[in-house]
Amino acid sequence: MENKRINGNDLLALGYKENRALGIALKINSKRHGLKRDEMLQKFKEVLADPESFSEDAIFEPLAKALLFPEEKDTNIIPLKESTDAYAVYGEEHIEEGARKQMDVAMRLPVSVAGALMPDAHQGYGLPIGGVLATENAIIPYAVGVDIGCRMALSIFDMEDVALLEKHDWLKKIILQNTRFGAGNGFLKHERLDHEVLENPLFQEIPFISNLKDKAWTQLGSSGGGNHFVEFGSINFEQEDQELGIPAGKYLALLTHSGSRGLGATIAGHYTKLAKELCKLPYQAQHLAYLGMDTEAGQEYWNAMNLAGDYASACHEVIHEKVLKDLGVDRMAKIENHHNFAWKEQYKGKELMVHRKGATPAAEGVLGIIPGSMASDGFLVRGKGVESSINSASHGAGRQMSRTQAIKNLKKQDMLQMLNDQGVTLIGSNMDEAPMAYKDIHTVMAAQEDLVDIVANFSPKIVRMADDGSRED
DNA sequence: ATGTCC
Repeated sequence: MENKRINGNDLLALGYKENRALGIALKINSKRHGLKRDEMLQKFKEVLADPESFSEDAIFEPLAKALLFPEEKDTNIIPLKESTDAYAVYGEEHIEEGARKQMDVAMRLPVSVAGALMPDAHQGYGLPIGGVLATENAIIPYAVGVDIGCRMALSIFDMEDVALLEKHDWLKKIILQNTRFGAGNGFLKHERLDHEVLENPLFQEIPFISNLKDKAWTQLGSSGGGNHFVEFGSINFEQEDQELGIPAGKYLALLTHSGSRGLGATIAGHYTKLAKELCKLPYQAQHLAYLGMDTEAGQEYWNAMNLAGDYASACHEVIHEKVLKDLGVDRMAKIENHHNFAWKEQYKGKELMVHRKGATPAAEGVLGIIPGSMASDGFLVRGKGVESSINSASHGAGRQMSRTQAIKNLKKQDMLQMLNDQGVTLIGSNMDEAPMAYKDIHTVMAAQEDLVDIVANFSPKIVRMADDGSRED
């Protein structure tokens, strides 16, 4: 506890207010400056009590100035709208207040036209996870998110699901051999595969992206960490789906969830920083800095975001092709959909930029995959195209416990029991991804029955996630 | 989410 990072609450406890000075204090704190936690807290206390004596301090001068001249307005700051139109909230009774407040702020951006909150919404950075925001002629890097183009991909094989029992060990081995997990991890040089996404001209045109090409190659087909997974499971079609050409039955399927790895994360960081320099917003909205679509920076982000999306797609493709080859059976269908992205879409007759941060596109007839947890069903769905949701649905069950809460409160024995009850083999993972840390997927699906039709149920049976042991520092 | 902020 001694080394716990100083956060906003610590500063509020010292008497700081939710304003510009708080933001500056946190920024100073993040650089540490060789001060221990207690020393830093003491300094913050002293600056607050007597900002004047710090007005020429090498470290605390900006904080002292913000405290001395709180009302001094940067004339470049773009004001928020006083009021906005209402926005639709699905499953409101299960959504924390923090997510609502973030969405309220996002709606007040001068470029915002419409918004919606999905039933798995929870507090994020900038726009909440599960937030949908439609803007005019502007794109917001942090409304896309850090893991640009993160997605779900589902392959349905021409093999009965009984294989999950009868060929369990073989399937487990196929996952182990063809997937790589963990932050920073990828494939060894001799294991790397080529892919046309690496030929994208942005790898030549933009220097910082060019520097990422080798890592992108190494990480192609890897899954990363957090809530990402690769799993075999049983998909159950209660009735034939004519569009997919799949008869009623239970089949072996592969479901993957991952994103654009280091490439996307670095692109997100680069353009968020640029947006914050070019677009100064009031304190509570600063993470929602936007880039005009008619500006060079906006166009560059749009292109880089699309590259990250294509790369994320290529990562899934590599995994699915390897598994398909090892299985040696036919694939009946492959479905893929992404979240953490921005799309140019028509809304009420106008072209808008629709940001879906942890939300699934659900225009009429569009297929999507909404996973539950490692021990509960996920769903193959077909969108209904509801305008008030901005053609969207949730991207999963959503957390009901933060990672820290889950690690602190949940018992491993309970998780193992749950996995055992459901007949799930788990490779890797950690308590922060325990099924109990997530909302009940059935409640979430009920809250969005107006938004999507369920096509089939997917039950995970052999699940691989990142092993948390790889990052102990 | 990501191998730890220019």
